[in-house]
Amino acid sequence: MTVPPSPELDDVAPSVAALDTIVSLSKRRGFVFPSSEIYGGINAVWDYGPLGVELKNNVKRAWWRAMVQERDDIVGLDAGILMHPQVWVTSGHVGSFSDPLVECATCHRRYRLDELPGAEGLTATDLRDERVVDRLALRCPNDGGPLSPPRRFNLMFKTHMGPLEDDAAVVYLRPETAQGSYINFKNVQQSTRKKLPFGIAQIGKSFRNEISPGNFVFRMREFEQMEMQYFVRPDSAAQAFEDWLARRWDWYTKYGVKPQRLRFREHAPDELAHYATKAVDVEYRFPFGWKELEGIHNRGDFDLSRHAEASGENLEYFDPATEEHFIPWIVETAGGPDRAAFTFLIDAYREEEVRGETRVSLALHPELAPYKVAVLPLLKKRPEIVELCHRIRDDLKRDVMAVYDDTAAIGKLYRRQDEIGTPWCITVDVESLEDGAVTVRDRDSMTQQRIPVEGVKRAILDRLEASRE
RNA sequence: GCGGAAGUGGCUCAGUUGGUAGAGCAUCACCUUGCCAAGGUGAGGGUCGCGGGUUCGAGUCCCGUCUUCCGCUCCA
Repeated sequence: MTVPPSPELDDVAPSVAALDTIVSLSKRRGFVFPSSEIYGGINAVWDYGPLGVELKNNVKRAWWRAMVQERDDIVGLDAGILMHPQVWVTSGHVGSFSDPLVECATCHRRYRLDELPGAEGLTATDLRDERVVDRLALRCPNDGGPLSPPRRFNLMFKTHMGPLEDDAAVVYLRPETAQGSYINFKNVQQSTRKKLPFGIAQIGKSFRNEISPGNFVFRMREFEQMEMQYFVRPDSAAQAFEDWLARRWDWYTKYGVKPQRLRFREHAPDELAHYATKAVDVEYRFPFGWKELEGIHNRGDFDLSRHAEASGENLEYFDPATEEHFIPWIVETAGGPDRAAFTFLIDAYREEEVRGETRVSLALHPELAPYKVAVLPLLKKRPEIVELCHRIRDDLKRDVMAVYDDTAAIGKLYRRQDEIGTPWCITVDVESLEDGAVTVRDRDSMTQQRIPVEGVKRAILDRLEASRE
């Protein structure tokens, strides 16, 4: 496996103080707000503000570009959040996403009831029985303490389809987008006439009733996923797995994640999810520890076989080259724009000391920055200057997010843009009215260049293009 | 879900032994300056997470509740 050396822990960790600053900056400048704040807030839901939605959209666009736009072998899909409830029975989510858990009253450790010594082979009815713990005289394996009655932690949100709220009408909010790709495998393959290997990419909301959400937007109950299912011949799954590991690593570093804050971590056999035969996490060194950014999974033929069996539909692929029929294997990359945006934000974070004060700026990759360019007047008293600014901004707005600001002195105007990661500022001054040129200031190199007004948009677009290389 | 800490204007906080809220930054207006923030004057904005209780009177005490943060469990 192409595993770059994983560095020792804490010399590379962003600081917790930086995280606090990012959270308050997010609120202050409009990246992320706590949801339903005027009603006291709601746990584990965050709203993206005007800048945050731009950032997240840019993250999703960058992913889509790398996955779909620039590749011939991957196509997009946008399946429904609601699906036939049988999908989740077949996928195994109804079973393993609703574990009967018991908790020790003294040490507060939690266990799956059916995995406790003395509780093997319990029926579904037993597992729901309030008194099963007493009946079998079960105790905590750790310290022998008394155990609570079993409670079910169903990680899937339920709702009802149609006007009647009876059991027959129960549907789930999807806990992952992947199943939407599997149940559409035939539709996509036939309509696009793709041959193996090919992939289906999807971006969309998923919902999980997490036991312990938190850490800002790291773990939310409503979140977005960017998942790609790559369908391959069984004998090439291992190689595809390696390839995708490397590609996903490169994607994160390309957009500003420091390599020394990334590592691969392979799941031990006993921690593999029910569907996976092999799983490697791309982990990021968050201020609160190494955490999963993205999971690469070899799902084998688990999903398509199960869906074929449960639905009665033939989901085999016919390989014209070898004239074989078989169920493709799936290599999945499962990441999320919320976590990715969060990570890019952390790694873009810069601090500098000026006159004893700490000021913060965001060195976001130009493609991710909410605004690509700000147009600023050096002198707002002259109406011709303001007019020219508006004209330049309006022209830029047809292609990129551009903003005009004149409510402070020039130094402060630059500062505001640095704080939200705007890569370029265009300044119009008195000379501009005479020589028809404006100053373009580059945030990263802190260089300035004089460019004729008619060429300024081209210059910005060229720089944006260059940043993608 | 359990244990611990916290919840005051947009942000960061102060608020003495309970007497009906302050600061800095930010924002807005005007003036000043005019290429890398915070010069001047002025203004707006909070009833102190929410609900209840004790009290003549509570941000300040009590109860409940919600939310956040830190430790045990799960994953994008």
